[in-house]
Amino acid sequence: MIPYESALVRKLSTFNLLGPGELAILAKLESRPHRVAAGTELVQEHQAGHHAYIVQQGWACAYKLLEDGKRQVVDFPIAGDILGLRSVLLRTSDHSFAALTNLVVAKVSGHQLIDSLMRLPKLSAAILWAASRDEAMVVEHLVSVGRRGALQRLAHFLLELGERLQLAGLGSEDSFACPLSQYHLADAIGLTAIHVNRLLRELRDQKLVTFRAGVVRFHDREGLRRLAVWHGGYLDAKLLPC
Amino acid sequence: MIPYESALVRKLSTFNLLGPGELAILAKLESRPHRVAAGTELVQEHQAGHHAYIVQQGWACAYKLLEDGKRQVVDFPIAGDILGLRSVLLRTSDHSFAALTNLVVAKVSGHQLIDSLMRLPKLSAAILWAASRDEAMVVEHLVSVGRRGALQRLAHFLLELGERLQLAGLGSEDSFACPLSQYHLADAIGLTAIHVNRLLRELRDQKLVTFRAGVVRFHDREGLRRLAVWHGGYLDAKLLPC
DNA sequence: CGAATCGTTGAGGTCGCTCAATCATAGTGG
DNA sequence: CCACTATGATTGAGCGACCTCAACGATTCG
Repeated sequence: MIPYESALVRKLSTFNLLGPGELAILAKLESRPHRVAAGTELVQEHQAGHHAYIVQQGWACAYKLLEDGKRQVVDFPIAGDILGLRSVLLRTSDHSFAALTNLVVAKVSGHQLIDSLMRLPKLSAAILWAASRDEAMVVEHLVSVGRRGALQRLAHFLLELGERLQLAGLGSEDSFACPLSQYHLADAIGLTAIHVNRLLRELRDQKLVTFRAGVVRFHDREGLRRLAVWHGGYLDAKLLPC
Repeated sequence: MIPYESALVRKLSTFNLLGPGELAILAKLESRPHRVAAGTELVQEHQAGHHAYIVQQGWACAYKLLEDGKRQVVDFPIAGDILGLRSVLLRTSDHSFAALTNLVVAKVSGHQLIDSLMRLPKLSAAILWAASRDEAMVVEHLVSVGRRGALQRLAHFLLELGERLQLAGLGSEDSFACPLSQYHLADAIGLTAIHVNRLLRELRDQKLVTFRAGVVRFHDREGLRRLAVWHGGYLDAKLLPC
């Protein structure tokens, strides 16, 4: 069996905060991978959050359901992301998590996690950095949904996704594999799947991106950036040197 | 001079994580209050984030401006909130902060803050908890803007604000002082000020809330909760006991 | 082959926006 | 004290972006 190259470690290594102690703990936390079938719910809203999950492979979906059946997707966690960190810190989960594809995750108990953080302040800082990055993404989504037009919003979303995947080593300069349906996209950017369909067609007609058969392909990333008025930088921000 | 009763300490004291060491550091961080005049910009977007600010008195506004002049408000920080924590952790600020009213803040350098966190893991945990609570609020806003109708959205926003202020000791069961204009409300919930005006009238006509002369008054908080389909709990969530 | 899921397209409706006034209040300088 | 200005609240009329409802086609899977 090939030893797992931790995507989380890779992500957190962006800055040299991880010493041997931190690496050892992370390795221990990630040592027992679980397989989760696509479609499984990992955490339900309002459930007591006794566990977090480190994603090692596959795509997940963090979302909130409303009483009338509407859904808002908050994030699509991928390899290297931590699911349910907030559920552990606050006592109950404020939203649900499902496996979007087949998933490999490491299950971490809340106590174990908090324990590790208390013991290793540098790990704490690294995790706080990761959480801040996540929050920056949520803020960006809020701006999108609140103040950007539909087409711009979709363009922005696809760019962000591409950027994230590329940083995680899961996408190239001009394309990436994407298991999302148009319903997923719609629930992420606050639109109807039907409308998303028309917008994707528009982007295709403008020869900017295509999304077909599970592959997003950028044909004119620069033009797409112009359309989305893209200001990257919130994804690969470094930690303040200390 | 009356010694300042720290709102931040009050907030973080919800759980018994703060020992004498943590309290001493916090007192030191907050020992030099600055006055900031209403309207002043504290941090500009894309500015290098070398400082954070602990709000001791007054209201601030965290927002993001778009190229076409649109604005999305992310949060209205009040006493006990930390401004620009993310700007310090990531290296640059992903949005701007302005003083909405006259403000009293403690200015904390990034290094000083990170230093304190490294030295006191329990403080780290407490701050991480506070950051998680903030993120939960942003997520709730995202859900609102993405998937709730305008009236429900406004109702939800007013309820949340009331709850927050009450927890901070700045509001009563049935009213609170609120320096926000209808433009602020609009930019917070992703609507037009004009439309917000009509919605406020609607809420007034339904005898649920009034917002007049800087005071929000709940006339039927229960009814308002029903309208907003309010599920509180993300504001006063406790930390997982450890 | 039937069932389920997802994508695609059309027609019509509506929620919230845009544009354009009017009014109230407070502050400012002459 | 009175223009004069600036900010915020309020209301009306018309419009358009996005939604709803309703099909139908394509693909996958048991």
